[in-house]
Amino acid sequence: MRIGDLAARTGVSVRSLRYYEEQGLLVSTRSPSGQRRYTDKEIDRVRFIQRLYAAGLTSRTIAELLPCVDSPTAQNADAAWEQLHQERDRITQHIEELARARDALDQLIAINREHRSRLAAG
Amino acid sequence: MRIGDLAARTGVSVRSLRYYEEQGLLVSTRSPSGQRRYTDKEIDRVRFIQRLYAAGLTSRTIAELLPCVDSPTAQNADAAWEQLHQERDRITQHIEELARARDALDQLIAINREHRSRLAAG
DNA sequence: CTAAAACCTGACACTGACGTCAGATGCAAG
DNA sequence: CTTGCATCTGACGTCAGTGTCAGGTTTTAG
Repeated sequence: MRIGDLAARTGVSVRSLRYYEEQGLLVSTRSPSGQRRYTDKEIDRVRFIQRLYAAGLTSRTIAELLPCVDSPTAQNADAAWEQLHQERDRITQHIEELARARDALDQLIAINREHRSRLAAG
Repeated sequence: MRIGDLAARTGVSVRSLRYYEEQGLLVSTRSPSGQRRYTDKEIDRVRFIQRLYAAGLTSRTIAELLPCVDSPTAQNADAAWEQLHQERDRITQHIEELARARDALDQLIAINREHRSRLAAG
């Protein structure tokens, strides 16, 4: 599977895939001429990376977490434990923050509705 | 109230306050020498702006929404209506995305726990 | 065989909300 | 008066992920 195929099947740009590799998030074997080759496994890998990006994790953080997933040792498992819980807490906090912001927006919507009905009547 | 005071009372940097003004989100009267003066009203204003930023709204979007809040007319109320609902939907979608990402992280945490207990026992 | 399309590396551009610095001015205290 | 802090404008730096271009090689289709 070439990089364009992987891009097509994941919806991620070719540029991003090369960037992921540069950041140590994604590995590829190379053809004799140097072109990247991927297996189907990498599809899930990319989607997984996208998930973590969506969670607001930075590529650096993801890179720190992945060794624990790929080849767990006592050392990296312990190191990852802290970070995993830290990120989980951050996401939870972010969700709550967004919920509050949505409430604020709902108030604006209510005000707006009032304005609109009043202005439509007036 | 000078800009440093407003910064202290809102927890927002002086730089940011000037930036908000530059973007049309915040207004100030000026002393004869040109220094910005604020009233207590601006404290709430800044906090409100921060809320919308936390919701992921861009300064441009906030600037489009504010006229409807400040001096509602039929025109800007109608224009804001669409945008308000659009942003609300976006936030909801974002929250769901974060929740999914957190689930992914929870799976990682579960895997990590297994590794740790296995490695501790082995 | 040849043209087109895909790939390579390397580098610069962009976005957005700021940080930060420079050089000048304002203002309160000793 | 002067010392020193706050403020002003203007400009450039930052981060992170990605777009995009240049210039060259490889693969594929006709």
